[in-house]
Amino acid sequence: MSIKVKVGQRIKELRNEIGISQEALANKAEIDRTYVTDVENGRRNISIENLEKLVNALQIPFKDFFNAPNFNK
Amino acid sequence: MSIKVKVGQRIKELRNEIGISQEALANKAEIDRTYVTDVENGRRNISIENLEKLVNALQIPFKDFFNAPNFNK
DNA sequence: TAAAAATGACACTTATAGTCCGTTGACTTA
DNA sequence: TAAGTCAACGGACTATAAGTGTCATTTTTA
Repeated sequence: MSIKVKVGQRIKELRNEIGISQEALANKAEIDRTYVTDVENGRRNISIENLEKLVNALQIPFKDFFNAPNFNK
Repeated sequence: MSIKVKVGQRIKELRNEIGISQEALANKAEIDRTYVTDVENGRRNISIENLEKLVNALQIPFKDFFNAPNFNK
């Protein structure tokens, strides 16, 4: 599985835990709504700055974001 | 400090631990030497795919890459 | 102390990241 | 039957990352 897909799945997972919509997350992170859709579906090679925005909006440290089964196998 | 600078410092730190040159790391990661220089000096907003290449070349899991003082304060 | 190796700085082209506007279909609630 | 929310997707566009070349500077080693 590509890193893009792994990142997307992790974002979706965390977003669902919080219980907010893609649009709400996009607004919190100050990035485009359609871009969040693409990222979650593994279609975007996101930059570190935008990943930081999403990670912050999801209120999780980077190291915890990447501490998930997907990233360790 | 920006995420770009933090990432750059972390890469440099890990590269020095391994004891290889920027050029050797660049070759392992299959990216350009001057690009590695720019990343280490915080001048590039690196994508997740290129970061993955470097993290793999540094032989460290993502979660450990981000488990450093810089990223947690 | 000269040569070699390593790093830095930066401009440039091209590839693509990221935005904006809109549509569709599934699902929910009134 | 709407009317609303939400996710997925497309097309056109703008902003910027990727990738590379070149020269300068610093650091290392003989």
